[in-house]
Amino acid sequence: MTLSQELFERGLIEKTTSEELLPKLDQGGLTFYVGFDPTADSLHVGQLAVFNLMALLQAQGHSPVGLMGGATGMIGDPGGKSQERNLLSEAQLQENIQGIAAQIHRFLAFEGGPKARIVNNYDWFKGIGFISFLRDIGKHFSVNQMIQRDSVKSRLEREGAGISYTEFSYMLLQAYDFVVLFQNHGVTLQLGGADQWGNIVSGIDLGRRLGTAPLYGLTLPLITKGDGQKFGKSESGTVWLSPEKTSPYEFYQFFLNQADEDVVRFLKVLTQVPLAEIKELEAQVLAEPHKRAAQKRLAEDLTRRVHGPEALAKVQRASKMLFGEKISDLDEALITQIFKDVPSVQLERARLEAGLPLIDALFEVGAAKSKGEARKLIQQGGAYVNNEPQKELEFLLRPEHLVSVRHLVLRTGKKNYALLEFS
RNA sequence: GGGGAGAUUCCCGAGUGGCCAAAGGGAACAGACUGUAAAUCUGUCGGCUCCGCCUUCGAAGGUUCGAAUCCUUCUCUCCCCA
Repeated sequence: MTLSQELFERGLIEKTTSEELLPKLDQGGLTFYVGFDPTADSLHVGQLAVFNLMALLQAQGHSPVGLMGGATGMIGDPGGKSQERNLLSEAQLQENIQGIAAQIHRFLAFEGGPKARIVNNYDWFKGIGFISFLRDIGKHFSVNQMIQRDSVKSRLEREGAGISYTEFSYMLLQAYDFVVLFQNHGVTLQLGGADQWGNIVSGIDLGRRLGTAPLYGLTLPLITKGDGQKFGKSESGTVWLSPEKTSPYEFYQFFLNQADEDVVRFLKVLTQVPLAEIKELEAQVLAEPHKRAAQKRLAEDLTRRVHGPEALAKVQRASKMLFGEKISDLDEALITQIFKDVPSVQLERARLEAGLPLIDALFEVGAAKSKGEARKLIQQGGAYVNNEPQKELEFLLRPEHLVSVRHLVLRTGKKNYALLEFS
């Protein structure tokens, strides 16, 4: 199977700007780029598909360029936003760029062969004067066409929102990026999400007017979930790649809990698990869904890739412990690892010795929003001490309930853990 | 500028003097079932020192034994006409 066939098979190609691109993809040797907007100091799982595509292309002998939008990040892409964006400070942008660049390093090879590079468009925009930009670049854009763009149109039609001249200019900047990257690095292909089509085409047009070699674009489909909800959000919000923002444990659980109807598609788009193996997993989902072999494969693969094999081993151990039986006899090191990401609270040891009401403990650790709620949880059988249900309203926690020298594990519901630490 | 409608507990939305912490639905949270899923069913869903008390119905005052409900002023939203 050729690379382009595989990419279609995996659902990584929504459309390309030209058929000519496909044989070039199969051949290798292109230099391509993807732009990243530094709106946060981390990327999120929604962007994993692009990474995967970049890695697949690199494996085929293409050279990836990750473009950090140091300049464009100061402006903001009008697409997809209903409102004018808040401008970020320069220091914040710097920090975000560094965070994102570090994450890209986990997915691509920066040494040997067709090595990956990271560039920042601030480097070329900072030296350009307004006049020369208008004369050399702005000249090639028709406002008539620009206002036809959906991203602009929707903002113009929306009452009260409007669009600033600044954001309106965004597409010129992105188009210019493509041309500069061609001139400086020989980039001839731009990848992006389905929403980037317009911006990519702008770059290609500009290239043609300025006499570059033919440029190409390829967009990825939007990742959707079977139930129509947006992919990439969990109850606790966006699932990030950075372990500081989303713990490896949550990250792993997020993928483990994907619906049967989505999991096969996600395996294809987000991982490099061979298609033959995915086919087998698909059969298993149908035959024995309760084993969730496909979800496990997905969660393992991505956790290993994003957080590393050690982190994977830890979260797997943690998952076993958290969804297992009664918790007892843990050593300090293990308990802090497993419960690192769980809310915890430090309490006086004397309170435990005196007998600490379970109601107070649930409230203080934040497992219940009020004591009344804690009371109801216990009455309904939704409160657990060391994974054992505790229905006695007046229950007092005592030193004998400790599972380690100074910890005690509370749980509400199926999987909301909280750790009490006594000093 | 003129006329009309409205602002209720996370959201939608009933309630027009006591039976109102306020119907119903949604969301959320627990329990059962299960596959750490979906669907379904059950329960909870302002706070507390919880058979009682306290704080809520846009804001501030007032009438009343008693107000989300009546009166006054204010703030905001929506609709129609010019």
